[in-house]
Amino acid sequence: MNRVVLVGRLARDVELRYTQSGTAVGSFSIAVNRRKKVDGQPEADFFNATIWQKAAENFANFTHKGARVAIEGRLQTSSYQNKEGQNVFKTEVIVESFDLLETRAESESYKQGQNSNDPFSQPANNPFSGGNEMNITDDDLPF
Amino acid sequence: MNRVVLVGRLARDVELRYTQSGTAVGSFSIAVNRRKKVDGQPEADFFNATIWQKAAENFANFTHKGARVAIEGRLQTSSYQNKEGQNVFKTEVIVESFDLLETRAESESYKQGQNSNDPFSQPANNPFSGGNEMNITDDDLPF
Amino acid sequence: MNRVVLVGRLARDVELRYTQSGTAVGSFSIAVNRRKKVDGQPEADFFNATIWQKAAENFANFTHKGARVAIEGRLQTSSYQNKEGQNVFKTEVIVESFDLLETRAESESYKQGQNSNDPFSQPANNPFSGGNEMNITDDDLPF
Amino acid sequence: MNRVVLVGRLARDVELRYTQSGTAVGSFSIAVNRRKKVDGQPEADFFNATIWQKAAENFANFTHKGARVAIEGRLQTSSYQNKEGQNVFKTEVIVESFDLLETRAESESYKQGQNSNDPFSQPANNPFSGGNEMNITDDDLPF
DNA sequence: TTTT
DNA sequence: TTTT
Repeated sequence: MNRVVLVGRLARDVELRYTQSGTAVGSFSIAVNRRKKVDGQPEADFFNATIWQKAAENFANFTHKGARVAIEGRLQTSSYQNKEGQNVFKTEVIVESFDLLETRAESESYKQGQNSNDPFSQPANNPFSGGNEMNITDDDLPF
Repeated sequence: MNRVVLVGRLARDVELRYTQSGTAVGSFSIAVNRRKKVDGQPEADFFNATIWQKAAENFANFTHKGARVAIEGRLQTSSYQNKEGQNVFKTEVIVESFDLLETRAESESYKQGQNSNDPFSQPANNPFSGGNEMNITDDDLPF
Repeated sequence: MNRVVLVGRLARDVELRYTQSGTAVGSFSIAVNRRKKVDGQPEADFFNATIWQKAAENFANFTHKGARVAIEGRLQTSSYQNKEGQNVFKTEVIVESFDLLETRAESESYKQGQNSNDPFSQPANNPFSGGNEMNITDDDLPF
Repeated sequence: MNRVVLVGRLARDVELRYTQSGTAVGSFSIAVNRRKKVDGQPEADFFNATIWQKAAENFANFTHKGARVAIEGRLQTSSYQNKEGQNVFKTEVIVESFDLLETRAESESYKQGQNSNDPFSQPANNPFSGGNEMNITDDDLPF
């Protein structure tokens, strides 16, 4: 049993790449605010996450830096060699389903900010907004 | 181990009551959208939830029907006799922490709708907005 | 977002049935102990759960009343008419993955108790023991 | 919202230390088996976890390398400088409640192995066994 | 290396 | 209607 649920905001846009065999992989970082301290300024934890396949493309398309999302999946550790040849361990979330938590109004105002010289831009027709989940069938994931 | 996380919208305003000993109890219903069917209209599950103590008062104050929230807690079953004298079982979520997922803009526009004949109404100074969690210490809960 | 994780013991054996179209459906009840009260006797909550397809058959085969399991899935509500014609609401867990938490020793001693007049009975070769998860691809579930 | 649930086995004994102000801190590593590959050998992810206060002492006392446990809590990141002066990021689980999943038989046989030359050793009277949860009130945690 |  |  290995389950994680996070609700937060994207610390940057999703980075979408493709494996040699053509599988989509999205990488992103999510900022999750800690419980507010009475005295203190808001603090956040930042977590790395990976999303695969069609879901990766959907997530990348309907999301942006700063957008609020809920993600669900499992924790995974891996190690790699850094440039100094040392073993570095990393922990990340493998996303299995997500929820976009932006209202249409928010997304549109974001798009206008991004794209303000195009008065004809239309809001994306986002099938995942409104709290509907997008699910990943991960039996055919490459790991 | 008994853990539940739900993200959805309040199906109605929180009902706030007090026990004989003065403990606050909030009752509410949360609508959680199911994963969207390709062909179908959005469908939701509705769950009953209970929140206790100071958190109940905060939750009731900074929330309203339709507001998007994330809640976390544990499942609990109980049974009672209905008017026909039959045993009825119910399952509910005992909320241990929550996250308000409304932007300030949304809350304000909601308040204006509610209260449109008061041009001087001020937006509530909501310490739980922005994704900061409110936590309940449940060692002293009455159950 | 709709996620539940429970660790407990089966309150009874899994009831395995098949839909008209041949899909396996398992129904069971899981007892989850509440946090121990300093003064009190152990108390439990009992939850109904449903598991589908091949996973239902595996779960039914490698599990028994009293066996400790971890289950993970989502909450679902539905309503039906009882014999008196009243609407009854029920909440259950739709299981998406599980973990068997019995050691081999426990399962074997259970089987011996069940089957004590068969000196040749062999322990089942259980691919899900040892904390390995069985996952359900639920895109093709009938709901 | 930041929630993690893991079920696995302790990769080593809990390391119990005390802060300058006398607060107990337990550090441990938990091995969580991945979903079994049809063809493959069992593989696990290893996660670092921290537990605080009285719960840390209880956890350390009633647990041992190899013991099966369920833990629940939140993810936390931090960074520190390594000897080479580089920033290293780490992710760990801050445990908020746990469940011991060893049967009494297992714990006793473990103790006998550890302590086989003491014929008078008694099984620990473990208030957390049997799936009863130990909870941490974390409002007074030092972070 | 970070979000509102 | 319930498990150890």
